[in-house]
Amino acid sequence: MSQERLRGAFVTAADIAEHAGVSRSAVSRTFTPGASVSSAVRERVLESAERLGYRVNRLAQGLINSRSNIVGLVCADLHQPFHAECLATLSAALLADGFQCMLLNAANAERDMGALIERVLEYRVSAIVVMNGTPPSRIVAECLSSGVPVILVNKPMPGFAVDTVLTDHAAGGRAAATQLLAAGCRRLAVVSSGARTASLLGRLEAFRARAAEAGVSVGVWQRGPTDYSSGRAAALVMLAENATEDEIDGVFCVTDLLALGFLDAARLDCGRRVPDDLSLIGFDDIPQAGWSAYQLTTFRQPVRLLTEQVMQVIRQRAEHPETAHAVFTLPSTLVVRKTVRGLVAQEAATGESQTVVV
Amino acid sequence: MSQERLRGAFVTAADIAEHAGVSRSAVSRTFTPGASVSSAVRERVLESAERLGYRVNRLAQGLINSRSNIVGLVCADLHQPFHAECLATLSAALLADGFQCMLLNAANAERDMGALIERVLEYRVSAIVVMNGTPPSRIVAECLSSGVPVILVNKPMPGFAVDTVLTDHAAGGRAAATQLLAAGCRRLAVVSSGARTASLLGRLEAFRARAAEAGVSVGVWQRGPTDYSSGRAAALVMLAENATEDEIDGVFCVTDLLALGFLDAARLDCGRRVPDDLSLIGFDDIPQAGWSAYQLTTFRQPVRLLTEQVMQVIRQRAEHPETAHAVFTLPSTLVVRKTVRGLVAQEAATGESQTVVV
DNA sequence: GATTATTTTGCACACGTGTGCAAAATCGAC
DNA sequence: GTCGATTTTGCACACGTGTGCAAAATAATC
Repeated sequence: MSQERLRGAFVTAADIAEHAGVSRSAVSRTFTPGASVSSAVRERVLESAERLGYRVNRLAQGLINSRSNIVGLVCADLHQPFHAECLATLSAALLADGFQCMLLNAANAERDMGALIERVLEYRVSAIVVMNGTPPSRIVAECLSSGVPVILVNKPMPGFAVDTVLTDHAAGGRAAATQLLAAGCRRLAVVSSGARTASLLGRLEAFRARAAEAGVSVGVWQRGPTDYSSGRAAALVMLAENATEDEIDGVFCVTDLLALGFLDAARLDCGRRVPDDLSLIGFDDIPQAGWSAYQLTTFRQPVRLLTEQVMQVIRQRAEHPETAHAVFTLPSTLVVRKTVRGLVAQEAATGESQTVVV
Repeated sequence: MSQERLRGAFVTAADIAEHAGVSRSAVSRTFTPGASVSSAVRERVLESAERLGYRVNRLAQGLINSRSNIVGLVCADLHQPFHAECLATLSAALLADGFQCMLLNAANAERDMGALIERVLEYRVSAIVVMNGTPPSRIVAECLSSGVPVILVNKPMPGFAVDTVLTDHAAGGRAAATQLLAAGCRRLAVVSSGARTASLLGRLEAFRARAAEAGVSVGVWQRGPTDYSSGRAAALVMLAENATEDEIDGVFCVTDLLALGFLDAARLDCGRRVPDDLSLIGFDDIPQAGWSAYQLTTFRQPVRLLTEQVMQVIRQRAEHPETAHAVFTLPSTLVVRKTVRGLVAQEAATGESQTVVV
C-alpha cells in the first residue's frame, strides 16, 4: 500500500527485478501465465510489484506481440438511443473479455470514417467493429491486407473478406406488413429517412413486397435524417391530405425514432386516434418505445445476440485467422404493445407486452 | 495505390528506408514535424511510404515518449441519453484534437470502475476523464502519482489534485424553486433517485433551501435508479394520496428521465393536467424533453462548454503539467417549454422555446 | 580555391517487454 | 555420493520508433 515511487514516473519490470533481487526475466515470467518460475521467486516478485506499484506497459507488450488487444469500435450518431445501446452492450462485453475499446465516433459519418479507421490502425488493433455507417471500401481492403479483422454490424459488404453480423431486416419488414394487413389496414405507408442504408432499405423493400403480394400499394416517405423530427415531418405531410377515402390506416416506420415522431404528430397535430384510426409499427425497440405515452408496437433488434456473435467472431479469428468469413443473420422479435389495432386485445388479455420471434 | 505489401504484415520504417535507399532515421524525420530532412529525401520517402502503405506504429512511438496520446473516458450507464450525449460530444472533440478515446464502460458502476482505470493505466494514457460515477480515491491517487492527469466531470473530489469541470447544480436547483414559486405553486416536491451523487444532491438541496427561504416545505422522493420508471413510481405514490388540500402542485425532478416518467404517470395514470394542476421542471435537457408529447420545461446542462473546458484542461496539462488544479463551474440554462404554468404564456407569445441563463 | 558556417545524414542507443537458448540448480533414484 | 532427468534462471536478442552526436555534405564568405 505504500507508494515508494517517484512522482510522474512509471515503475518498470527492471525496477522491481532490482528490488526483489532477481533477473528481469523472472519478473516477466511471473506475470506470464504458464511460464516457469519457482514459487519462492514468484512470491518475492509479487510482493515487490505490489509495494512499488508495478503496472505492465501494454505498449511495449503490444510491440512484441504486434497486437495490442485493443478493438476499434466505429460508430456514427451516438445520439440515437439504439446506437448508444449497441455501444454500451458491446463495449461491456469486450471489456469483460479482456479487450480495450477505442471509440471512433464518426460525427460526420461517411466523411470522417475512413480517416478514423486509418488512425486506429496505427495502434495495431486486434479487430475493427463497424457498428453503423459505411466505411470506404479502400480502407476496409487495407485493414484486411494488414491482417486486421473487420466485423460489420447490420451492413453487408458483398465481395469483401469480412465477417458480417446482422438482424434479419427483410423478415422484420415482411412481418410488419403481415401484422398491419391482419389488423385490417388497407391504405399502407412506409416511412424511412433519406439514408439509403442497407438495413433501412431492407426493411422498406420487404414491407412493400409483402404488401404487393396482398395486392396493396404502399405510400413511401424517404427524407431527412433518421430521427424524431423526420417522423413528425412525414406525418404532418402524409396525414394532411384529408381525402377520407384514401386515408392512411397503417404505417410502418423503419425506425422507432421515426415512429415516435410520427405518432406524436398523428395524435397531437393531426387528431388521429392510434390505434383506432391508424395502426403504427416501429423497429429497434428503443427504451422510449415502451414509455407509457407511446406504448409502441415494434420489432426488437437482437442486440444481445448480435453482441455475442461479434464476440465469438473476434475470439475465433484471434485464434484461427484463416477461418472462412461468414454472414450471421439473427431474428428480430415482435414486441406487441398498443399501436396496432388487432393486437391490442391479446395484449390486454395477458396484461403485459407479448413478444413473438419473427 | 498499389499494395505491394505481404498479407498480415505491417510495413515498418526500415522497409521503406530500404525501398527509398535512405537510412531509417531519414524516414522517422520525414514524419516528425520540424525535423531536418532535405526535400529530395523527403519526397522519395513519402513516395515509398505511399506505395508500400506505411503506417506509424503508435505503440513503439508511445514507448519512446512514454505517452500514448490516448485518453481514457470513464462512463457509467450509457443508456441514459444525457450520458450518451456527453460521450458523443467529448469523443468528437478529442478525436478532432488528435487524441484517441478509450472507452471504459463501467457497467456495474462503482464496482468495476477501479479495475477499469487500473487497466487503462497500463496503456500510459495521456489523461483520464471521469464523466460520471465515483472512482475509488485510492485509484485516483495512483493516477496522479503516476503523472496521469485526472479530470472529473460533475463530481467534485475535495482534497485531490484533480481538475474538476461541473455544472452549477446548486444554481439550477435554486432557480427551479424560484420558477415554481413564481408560478404560484405552494405544495412542492422534489424527486431524485437513490443515487447519492454530488450533482443530484446539489440540485436537491439547493431546491429545498430556496423553498425554505420562501417558507415552503418540500416533499422528498429518493429511491431507485435514475431512470424513467423511477419517475413513474414516484408519481404513482406521491400523487395517489387524494387529500385535495395537500395536493402537490409543483415538482422538480432532478433529471429529465425522472421528469418524463413522472409526467407520464401524472397525466395518464393519475389524471393530472400539466401545467394546469401541476407544474413540473426537469434537468439536463435530453432530446426527449423537447418531443411534442412532453414539451418539458427544464435546465440544459452546458455540455458543449463542459467539453471545451475539459479539452482546454487536457491541452494545458499536457504542456504544463504543474499548473495549479482548478474547479470550473459552468451555468445551466432554463429552457422554457410547457410544463410550468406561469411560463406558458411567454412561450406561446414568442412561438418557440425560450432559454434563460441561470 | 580555401576556409568557415550551415545543413543533412547515418550510427547507435534508448524505451519496456517477451522468449529461445544454454548454463545452473534442483530433484529423484540407485 | 553419483548420475541422469527435470526445473529454474539469466543472458541476449527482438519488436519499431525517436533523437543526440559526430561525420559528411553542402552553402556561404573572403
